[in-house]
Amino acid sequence: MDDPLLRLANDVRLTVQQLSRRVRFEGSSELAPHQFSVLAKLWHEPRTPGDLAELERVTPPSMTRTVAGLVDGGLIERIPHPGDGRQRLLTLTEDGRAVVQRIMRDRDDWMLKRLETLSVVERRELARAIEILKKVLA
Amino acid sequence: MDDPLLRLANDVRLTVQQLSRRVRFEGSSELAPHQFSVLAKLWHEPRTPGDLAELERVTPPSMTRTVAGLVDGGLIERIPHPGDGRQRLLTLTEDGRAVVQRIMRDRDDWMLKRLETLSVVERRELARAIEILKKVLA
DNA sequence: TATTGTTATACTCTATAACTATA
DNA sequence: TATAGTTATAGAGTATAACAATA
Repeated sequence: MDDPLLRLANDVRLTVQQLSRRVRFEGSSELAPHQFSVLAKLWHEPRTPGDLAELERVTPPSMTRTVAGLVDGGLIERIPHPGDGRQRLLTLTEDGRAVVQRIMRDRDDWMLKRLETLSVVERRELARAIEILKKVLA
Repeated sequence: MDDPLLRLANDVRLTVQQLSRRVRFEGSSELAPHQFSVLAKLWHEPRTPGDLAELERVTPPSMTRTVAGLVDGGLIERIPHPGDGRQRLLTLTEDGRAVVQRIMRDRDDWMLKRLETLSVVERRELARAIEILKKVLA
C-alpha cells in the first residue's frame, strides 16, 4: 500500500462503495433491490425476460419469478414479441413508470441535500471529477 | 431536472452506483456479499452478534445464521465476552483475516487498473474530489 | 434440433415468534 | 423483569433440471 496510485484506488473504492450504500439504504425502499433494478432497465425500452436475466446476471427461471411478481403488482406487462413467438416483451405500466420515477427522484433528492452543503468551487471540482470517473467506467 | 445542482446530484449518484456495482461484480467473489460485509466489520476489533446485526441492518436471528456459516468455514471464532456472560465476541481467525485482505486487495487492483489509464492531472483532480465526496458522506 | 420461457424442486437468506441463559 | 443470543418455522430469491412452445 505504498504506491500512491494504489492508495488512491483504495480511497476511491471505499468512498464510492460507502456512498452507494448510503444512497440505497437511506433513499426510498418500497421495492426490493432486484425488483427496482429490473424496473429501471425497462425505462427506455421493452425487453425480453432472457435479455433481463443476462443484464442482471441471473438465471432465466429467477427472472421469471421476479417478473411474475412485478406483473402481479401491476408494474409491468407482458406483451407478445412482434417477430418471434417464443419470446415475450416486458414493458412498464403507467404505475410502474411512476414508481421508477419516484424512487429515482427520492435518491436524487438525498444526494442533492448533501451537495447543497458544498461551496461553488467544490461543486465545480466534483463535476469535473465525475467526468473522470465516467472515463474510468468506460 | 433543470436545477444544475440536481443534475449534478443525479450524475454523481448514477456514476457512483455504477462504479460500486462494477467493483463488486468484477472483483473477487469467493464470499457472498453479506458474509464479506460482516467479515470486514471485524477487521479492526471484535464485535458482538447484536452489534453486527445492527450495523448490517439485519435481525439478530439472521446474523446468528450468517455468523454460524463463517464459524463453520473457520473464518471467525466466538469468544466469551469479558464483562457480560450473555454476550459473545466474534473475532477474525487467521484464515478470516487473510480472506478479507485478499478480497480487498483484488478490488483495489481492479480499481488500480482503471486509474492507471488516467493522466497525472486527472489523478490529482480525482484525489481532490474524493475528499469532497468524503465530506458529503460525513 | 436449437432456443425461449416456464414449471418443479431444493437450497440459502431473511424475518417473526418462542425459548434459554444471564443481568 | 429485561436483555443477548439462539432455535423453530415460514416466506422470498436463486439455482439446476426437466418441460412446452416456437424457430
